Amino acid sequence: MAATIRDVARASGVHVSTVSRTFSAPHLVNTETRNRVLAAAEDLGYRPNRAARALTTGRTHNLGLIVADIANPFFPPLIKSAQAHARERDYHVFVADTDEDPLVEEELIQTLTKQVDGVLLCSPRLSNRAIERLGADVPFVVVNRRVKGMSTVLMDVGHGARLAVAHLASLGHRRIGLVAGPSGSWTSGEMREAAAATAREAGLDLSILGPNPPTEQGGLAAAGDVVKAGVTGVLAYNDMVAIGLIEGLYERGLRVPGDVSVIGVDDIVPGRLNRPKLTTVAMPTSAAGRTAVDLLLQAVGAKDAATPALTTLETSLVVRESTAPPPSIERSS
Amino acid sequence: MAATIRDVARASGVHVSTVSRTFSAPHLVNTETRNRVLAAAEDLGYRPNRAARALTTGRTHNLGLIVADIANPFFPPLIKSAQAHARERDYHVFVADTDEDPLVEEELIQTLTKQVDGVLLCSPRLSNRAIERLGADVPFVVVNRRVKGMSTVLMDVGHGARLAVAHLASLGHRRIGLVAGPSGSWTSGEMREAAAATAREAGLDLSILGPNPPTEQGGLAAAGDVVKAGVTGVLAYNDMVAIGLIEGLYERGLRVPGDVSVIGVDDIVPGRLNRPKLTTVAMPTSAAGRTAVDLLLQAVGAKDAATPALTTLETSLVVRESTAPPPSIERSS
DNA sequence: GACATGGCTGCAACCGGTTGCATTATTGTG
DNA sequence: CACAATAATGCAACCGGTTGCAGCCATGTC
Repeated sequence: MAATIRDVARASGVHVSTVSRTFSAPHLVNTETRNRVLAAAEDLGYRPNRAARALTTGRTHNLGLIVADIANPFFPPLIKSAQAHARERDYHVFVADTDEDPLVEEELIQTLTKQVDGVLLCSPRLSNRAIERLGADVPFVVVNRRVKGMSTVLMDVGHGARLAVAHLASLGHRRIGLVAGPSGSWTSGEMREAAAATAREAGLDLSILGPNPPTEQGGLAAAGDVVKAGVTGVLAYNDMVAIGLIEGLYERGLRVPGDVSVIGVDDIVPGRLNRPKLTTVAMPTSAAGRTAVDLLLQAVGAKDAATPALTTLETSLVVRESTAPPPSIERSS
Repeated sequence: MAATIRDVARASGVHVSTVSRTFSAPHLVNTETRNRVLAAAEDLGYRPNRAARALTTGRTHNLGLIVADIANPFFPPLIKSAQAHARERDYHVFVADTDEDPLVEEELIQTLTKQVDGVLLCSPRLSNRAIERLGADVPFVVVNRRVKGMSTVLMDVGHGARLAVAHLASLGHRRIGLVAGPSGSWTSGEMREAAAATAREAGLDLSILGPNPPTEQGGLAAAGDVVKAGVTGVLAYNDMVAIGLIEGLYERGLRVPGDVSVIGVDDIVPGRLNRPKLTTVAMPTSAAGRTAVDLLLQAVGAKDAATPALTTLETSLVVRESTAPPPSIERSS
């Protein structure tokens, strides 16, 4: 079917090894010979078979990228930047979706491992133990999770949370709430800690509400807690929760930002149609993709196990329409 | 490093071919021997190397899925269903993003071709000629485009357009507009034809507005045309255009659906926060993913070039809040 | 003129599996 | 009991490349 290296060798009257070298070590072959080989290859439409090459070299020039859910708008920018960045370095990225299922995740890792030089694990659902075990064969880089002995890319959501709380404080809010995420989430823990510290410094009253599922439903269900807590400013675990929360507040007759200000995290809400447009903590997802690829290729290139690197990326606050001064600003004390 | 078939053979005291058969043709090996081999394999953590297997069998058990833009919310459901469906059939899917660039698309196809048994091409940007040429080595299935000699999955957007126009007519609209997409788009042509036919049958006045880029910007820019045409009901090329259009109408002081009704296509707008929630033509993207995988595996299984199949999937109208009766219903004639 | 040097190419083993064929042991049949 | 059929396993070639080693030739050097 497709032309092989032997077809090219026959057509150009040289040994297969010469053809091989023409592509993988051109400087070792005479210019004239090389041109003859290249002409024959061109003629036959020959393209080296990367899989076969990988058998002997141990380098597939492929990377694996595993995400929990492609449909989550948080991931596509990361995927795109990782892919583009890898392409520039002559690597290809295979994306796989685990559908939030740890078993699928494990199976995908095992399958991918044999066909790639390294794996990028984004927001894994697997236990750290399992990840460490699976990472024995091939370099891993983990995004949004700390795993012992592995290179990691984190986004400093704590910093974003501090900015968000400070923003609420500067608008005059004194009683604020944090609609927390799932209890096991690293991100949620960071947010909680950062929000607590900032609230203390600014002399604010902070209520932790949750844990909640990281979905619109979760936000909708948390609306009651927010009302009960009597807060005027809220930081939600992520944008989906924020959206659900706003909807829930509407149902209870409260307006955003008139009665309650709401801040989300991720900056994933597209479109101009949203009312109000969401104030949110933007995550550097594109940068995370690039950085993760850099770290991974670095580990791939190293002969022995490289020392794991930790990169933390900054976040920022994007102020839009869902935050405003509280209904009546009372001068405290 | 990782255990190979020879390690397992040594550990269990049999020949490599017996180990190979234990995994690829278990009925050919004695139960007792098989158990011994499996135990040794388990012990060593052996997993067959799919790439090596592919070298002799010619079957990688991988499929390639190429999309123009993962970040376009239209694609993820398709990707997810294709992936899940393939998994059930012991195939894995590698997703690649061309970033809307035909050159990247071509390069990706060439790279993937050697590592997969078949390629799923979604909304390709390459010319039909190029696709036909590249499809010589490995089976292709094309989604959202007709390519001679290749299996195809289409979504019947014409049907959806008819439903949309009929819906506007039943609400009492007499002057309606179609905000068309890019001039080269197959989908846009289908919509135009269907809308024209339905309008004629229902005695409506139809204005074709465009072509426009398939983006929010495109919709925003088209708002002027809509006002000028004096229509009260509009079918937009897709949801992004519809969103931009609504925004543009707002800027001109018109309300949706009070003054103008707007219908989108794709049903990709998430979240409950949109005001108004968009009436839209829902596309069977999940079904398309499944169908495409079925078609592809069928072609992969066939020894000789299978006769290309064409599958057309139905669309449906989802009525939400962006459509209503026109400002003043005049009984015609 | 003998010999070392370097450039280029061929040879053959190897990567990790699969598979047609040969070999041996076992069982069934008349 | 002889012979055929069947089951289980080993042997070795092969898939499409890569690579260490050896051989050849043309130079350069003394």
